[in-house]
Amino acid sequence: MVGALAEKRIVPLRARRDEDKEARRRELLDAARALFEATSFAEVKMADVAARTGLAKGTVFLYFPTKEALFLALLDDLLTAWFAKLNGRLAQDGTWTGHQLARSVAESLEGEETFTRLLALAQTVLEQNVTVAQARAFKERVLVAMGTTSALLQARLPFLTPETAGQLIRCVHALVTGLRQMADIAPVAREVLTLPHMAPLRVDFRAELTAAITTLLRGLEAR
Amino acid sequence: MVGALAEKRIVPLRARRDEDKEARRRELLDAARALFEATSFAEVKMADVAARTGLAKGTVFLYFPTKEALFLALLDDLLTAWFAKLNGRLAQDGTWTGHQLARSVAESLEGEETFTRLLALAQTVLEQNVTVAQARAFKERVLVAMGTTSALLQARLPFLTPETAGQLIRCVHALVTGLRQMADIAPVAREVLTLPHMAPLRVDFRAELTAAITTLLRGLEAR
DNA sequence: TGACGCGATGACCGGCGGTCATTTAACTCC
DNA sequence: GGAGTTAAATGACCGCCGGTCATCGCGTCA
Repeated sequence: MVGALAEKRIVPLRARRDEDKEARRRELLDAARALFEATSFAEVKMADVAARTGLAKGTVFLYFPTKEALFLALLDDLLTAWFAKLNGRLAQDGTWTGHQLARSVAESLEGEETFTRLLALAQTVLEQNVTVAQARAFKERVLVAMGTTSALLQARLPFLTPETAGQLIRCVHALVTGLRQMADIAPVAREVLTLPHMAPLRVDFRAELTAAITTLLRGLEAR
Repeated sequence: MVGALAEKRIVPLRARRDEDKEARRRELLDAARALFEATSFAEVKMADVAARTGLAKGTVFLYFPTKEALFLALLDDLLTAWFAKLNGRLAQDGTWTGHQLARSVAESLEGEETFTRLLALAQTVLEQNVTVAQARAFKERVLVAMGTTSALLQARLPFLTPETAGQLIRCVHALVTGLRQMADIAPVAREVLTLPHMAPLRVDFRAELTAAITTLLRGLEAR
């Protein structure tokens, strides 16, 4: 049994070097991600994460003290990656229209469903059973990324002030969280929403987000 | 033991009449609400809900098939009450400015923290472990209330069309959900956010919501 | 007052997050 | 290359909690 798995194994069975530990950590995060993408936070079992990497359940807890810590770490990675993508888009020269910006933000979230789903869980679930240190490290990273984004936004849209840029970012965060929850629904709810007369409750994440940000920016500009 | 509790008991020990059953159901919802207000969904144990009403744990499950069903029923009540309040406010004559409306919505949510906290859990948690029938009943009620609100909004703000009114409502829903999660944080996160430099991440629910809706409406009007 | 229906009970179950004594892979030193 | 050392991995085990159900006994009515 060890033999069969050992062949597929990239990381040595015992990760002793820091480099191998880091690789093992990544394996676990990848497994958690894949399982989460197929189901939901509640449905992902720590034992499944372990099984997917060919490790024992106890081993997962050597790398992450709690289930929430594992997923918060995953969110941390995804958030960093997404901010990098967004800030890359915003780093171009010139000024934009509000609608251009809204589309750019919405497009940058394309294919980031995992990220937005986890983001929606951040405050309600993930920050519940986690050390202060980890929660702080996460928020610290958010803060830095937000600062960069705020500066870039002000460069792209001249009518933004530091205050309105901050308001805009928080607002977009709230919209992403809220709209993701409305759009990404449980199987039970999906069945209900399929009914024709339920149309007003159905939400197209991307379209709705673009429209909302566009409207918000028009409102800020018209002030 | 039965004696001591029996004195306080309003509903007879055995609820045989429909009226008594309904009263017992209310007792359970009230208990769940009180416990949720003091802690969080995860921290409320079904055994606690039972204990608070002086009943056995098994009894709770005679009234609600799952924990999620109990809380979705609670949300159902709170949502109905809040829509009634909002629609009452909107039922006045005359046209309003966008900011007046925004303030009115935000004010109607004053003291409704329990409602908004539960609303934020609706799609992620509450609709997970619930029968299709209950999920449908809930959404059906949302639909009706939303229809009324949409009509009233269009009467108050002439620049709204049926489409933009619908968009606005969904957007406000997303904002309420998202902002509530950002503002109503876990103890761990609260400790982190107390740090001075974390100020940009702190959210004042009411202020932020009012500002966002005002801006949105200005954007819709300027179109 | 006896009997019966049904609401209440709480011991019990299964599953999951999390722990820890033990095992053993991997590295070191001679 | 073999003996010794370190610490990563293991998996049986624990406690807790949502949920079940055989049993009990209250309230009702003949």
